[in-house]
Amino acid sequence: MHGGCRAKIGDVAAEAGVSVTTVSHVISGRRPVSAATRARVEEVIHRLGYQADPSARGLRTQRTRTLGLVVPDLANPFNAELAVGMQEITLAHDYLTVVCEAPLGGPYLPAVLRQLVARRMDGIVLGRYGATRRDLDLITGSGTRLVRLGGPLEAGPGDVVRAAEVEGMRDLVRHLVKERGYRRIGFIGGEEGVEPGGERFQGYRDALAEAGLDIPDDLVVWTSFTRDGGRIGAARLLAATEPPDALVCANDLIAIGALDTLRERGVDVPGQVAITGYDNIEAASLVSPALTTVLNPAREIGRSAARILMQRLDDDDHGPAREVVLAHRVVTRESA
Amino acid sequence: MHGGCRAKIGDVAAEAGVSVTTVSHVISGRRPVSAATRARVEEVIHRLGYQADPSARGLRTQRTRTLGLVVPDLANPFNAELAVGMQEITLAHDYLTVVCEAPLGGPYLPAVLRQLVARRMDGIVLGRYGATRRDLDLITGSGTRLVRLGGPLEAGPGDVVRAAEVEGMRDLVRHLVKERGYRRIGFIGGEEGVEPGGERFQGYRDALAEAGLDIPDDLVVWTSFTRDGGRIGAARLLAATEPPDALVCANDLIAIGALDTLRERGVDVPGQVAITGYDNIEAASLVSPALTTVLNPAREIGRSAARILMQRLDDDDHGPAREVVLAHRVVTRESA
DNA sequence: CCCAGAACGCAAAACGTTTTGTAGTGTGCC
DNA sequence: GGCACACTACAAAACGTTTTGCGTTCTGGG
Repeated sequence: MHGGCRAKIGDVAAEAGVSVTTVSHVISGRRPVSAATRARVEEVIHRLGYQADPSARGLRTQRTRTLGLVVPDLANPFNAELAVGMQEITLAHDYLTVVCEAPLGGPYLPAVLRQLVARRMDGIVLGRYGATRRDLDLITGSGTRLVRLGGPLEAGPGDVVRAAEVEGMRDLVRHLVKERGYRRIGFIGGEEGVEPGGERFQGYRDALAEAGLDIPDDLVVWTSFTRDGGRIGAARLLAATEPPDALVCANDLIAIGALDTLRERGVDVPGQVAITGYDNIEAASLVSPALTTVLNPAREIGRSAARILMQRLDDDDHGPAREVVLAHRVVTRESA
Repeated sequence: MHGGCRAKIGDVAAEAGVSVTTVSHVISGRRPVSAATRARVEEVIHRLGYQADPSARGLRTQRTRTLGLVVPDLANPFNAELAVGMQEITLAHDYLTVVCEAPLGGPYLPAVLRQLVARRMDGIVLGRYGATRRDLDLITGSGTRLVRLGGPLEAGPGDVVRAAEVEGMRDLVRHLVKERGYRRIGFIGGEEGVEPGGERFQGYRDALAEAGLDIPDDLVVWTSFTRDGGRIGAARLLAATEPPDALVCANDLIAIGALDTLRERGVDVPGQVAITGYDNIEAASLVSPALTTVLNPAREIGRSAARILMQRLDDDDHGPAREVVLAHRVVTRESA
């Protein structure tokens, strides 16, 4: 059992008594081959365990059948899920996914992108970054396809795949109203005007409007997207003349901070006041009571991005940029 | 700014007024080139942004300069760190790392390995699996280099990089016994027979034996290396006729799960029952109480594995199998 | 001044595919 | 029975490198 014993297409052809062309056609299906010949060739391919050499194929076709994924932090489960989703789809279509971590804040991103472009990735999925126009052009400039995970479509080249923030929050608040029967629902936002706070607030308003509940001005506060922000926000809302029976927070950190305040004051969650977060960060399931929140459909985003890329590549599709928006999923735990 | 405008080695040669051979020699350094010529060629390479086409190079050299990493679960931060460590080293040496997830328990592993071998990886790092001999031969049979992350050296082909699991767990349990005075110490393992569960269990047994404590059969359970596994395992152990005063878990996820169960039942940690984990993943310091655990040098393991592989490849080294053992460190926090 | 040897650069082959133009073989219709 | 046409299979070129054998140009010593 020594190395270097890989069958070549010529070996297959010889063994099957046909030319290499025919073998290639059997594999690619680009020209018809008689059923008998096809069967014979396929049998030989299987018996010899033949697999085309990707370097040779790539050299000829100018395609590597490889997609790159660049994320700021692989230890973040959101990004890991992204990778798994992509891999799931690519492997099934005989593509490969290469995952690279390029930490935020540093010269890493351009270096990693250059590497991937040099490696002739067919397409690149760029994670949630504040990528500069220069970074993006580095990719598309060499003909590499691009999918961005967030940001407005018109902010740069390539397609966009993202989650539906407005709808996600709407569904969460709907859950509070319809399933759980809460009526006086407050909102703790992050810095006012910073996305995705605005979109999430809109989802909250939509759901209340839909349920015929009014939006109590004294139950909406804007603080910051941090645990401390949540502490302060919750304290402010509890001081309202008619206090809320549920607190919807713009993200999980805020919710965890709010939880701190309530625990400190001996308020029972969710008995007296319910709490919800957003993002489903790791800590959301670690705190007590575990946080009801909204999950970013990371795996599905990865799948979609891979599908878009492969479809554009296989169809040689250079049509206008597309945007895919995926539904969030409400994760019901103990806090609401 | 249209695609397909990548410089070829011929373009560089023409621009620099030399032959392609010379350019190649400048790049590889395989034959001396006069300083003047070298400087001129390098300038042109830089100016044109030339990067050799990996397919063409791979076809000629029969090397892809690509290493594969196969792990059972990318969402596990230990594995993510592994990947980051490999990437760190490989990128610096102009190698690429391809990370693949192949979940435990299913037909995934052979399929993923076949993919990677078909893609002509130069080397593969196989994460912590109960890989069969057949799986391993699938890799080495085609000349692909292998590094295993655990298991005895003689259990199969390839080199081994691992942390000192037995010693790590022994030191941790010693700490419980000697510093903290716990006597009835239970053990929650992952899937039985899957490493590094066995080694960790042995460290646990060694420490108990050394302290003259007996190993209570009814205080050892095997579940799975997940949070849910920990929840279930802890519930089982608490039901013992004489419950434990400490729970040693085979990894941090299990410990966090065990913590869930104890919190739910109002058991004070570490007052009534102490808990320990293993790996020191990010979450270990986020939970409350913060987890006493053992630091698994995941990133360093990834680095070592990549270094071994690249060294063997670059030196065409087929010498006897090597084993690299990396030191662990007990991290004392609140839970024990 | 000439020659040996070192230093350097070139042309051409090879790597394993895919793809295109073309030759060969049946088959059905007139 | 001959011809056109579809259907198949083949030979050869191309993809962009690396590498080897060889020719050329210097350099310094006799």
